[in-house]
Amino acid sequence: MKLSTKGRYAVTAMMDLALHDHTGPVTLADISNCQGISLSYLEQLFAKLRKEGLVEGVRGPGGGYRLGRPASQISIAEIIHAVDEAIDVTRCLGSKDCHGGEKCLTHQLWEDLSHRLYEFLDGLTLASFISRPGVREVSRRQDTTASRIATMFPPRTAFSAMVAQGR
Amino acid sequence: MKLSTKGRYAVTAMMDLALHDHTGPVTLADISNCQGISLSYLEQLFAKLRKEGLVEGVRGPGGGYRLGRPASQISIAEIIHAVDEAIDVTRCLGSKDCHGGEKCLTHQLWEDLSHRLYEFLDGLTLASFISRPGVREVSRRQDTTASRIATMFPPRTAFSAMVAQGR
DNA sequence: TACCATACCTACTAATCCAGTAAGGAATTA
DNA sequence: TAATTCCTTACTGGATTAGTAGGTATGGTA
Repeated sequence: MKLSTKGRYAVTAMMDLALHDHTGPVTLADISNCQGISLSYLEQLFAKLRKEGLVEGVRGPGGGYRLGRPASQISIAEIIHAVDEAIDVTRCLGSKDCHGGEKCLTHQLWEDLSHRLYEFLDGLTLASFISRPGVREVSRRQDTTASRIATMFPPRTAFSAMVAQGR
Repeated sequence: MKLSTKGRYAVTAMMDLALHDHTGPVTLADISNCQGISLSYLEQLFAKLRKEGLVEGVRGPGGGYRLGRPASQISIAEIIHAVDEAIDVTRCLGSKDCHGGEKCLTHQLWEDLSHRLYEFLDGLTLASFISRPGVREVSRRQDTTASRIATMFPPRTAFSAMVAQGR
């Protein structure tokens, strides 16, 4: 279990998808604009997320990405694991005899910790974050604003592009 | 809260110190040999740990490092925080208006997660790992072996040096 | 006292990873 | 057909990791 900026990008992007799950696919350009992450970098991250089935892409105009499963069935651990490949486990097993067991001991303690951490993050789902009080309200407000403008400029993207340009 | 190999090194090294807390200081050379981490790299890590008061150094022959506080008062979060400086928080506050609040929202959700993670790791102390069943036994066995040889070759270091050389 | 083991400090370096750039192809809708 | 979007690959500057090297300071021991 590793945790870096990369993992944060992936998690926040997934939260974005979860927030707009009922409004249809979200484009990477949107996320790129909204969260200030480069588009191509996002594409690389989403390639990994897609490989794990966490998201699914919809091509063509009006397309984008949506969650591969309900938000309640996607854990934070899965997301981080998909993009931040695991820390290399100590190469204790097999090589040498671990200097009389001591290395094995601390190694074992680390695995213990690592396991507890994973279980903790695996217990946290996307849904558990967006269902917090206050979140839905903000999200809904944004969606209604977007959909109001969307009736004039069909896809959600048009609105986001305007926002991105500061209009 | 960031988590990388660096943090793992620091945590396992601290576990090592905790395991031998009652046997006196542990030298970095010992840890280096036992866990396969370069000596100078360990020195850099321990400089940071010392700055935070997590360890204290004892100079001269027979010296080494020992815990700066009881193992029950040192949390995993503190150790990781000491060596793996925090991930840069999104520079959302102040700059621009966060594109209509959306960036602020996912940012806020991330902070929420980050906070929960920190609290989790802050609740885990070194003591909570070394007090697990089975750990003390192995540790004690190693210590008695060490001290038996130590009566012939005074400081603990002599034994470690032999082990390191594969004798 | 001289010597040695250890912490402690600073500067340098090779390798790796992060984050982004660039360029294009493939699928879908209008 | 044209526009939009996903999807893929290759390249790149910079940061970080992990290690090297070379010292100084301090304390125990012969």
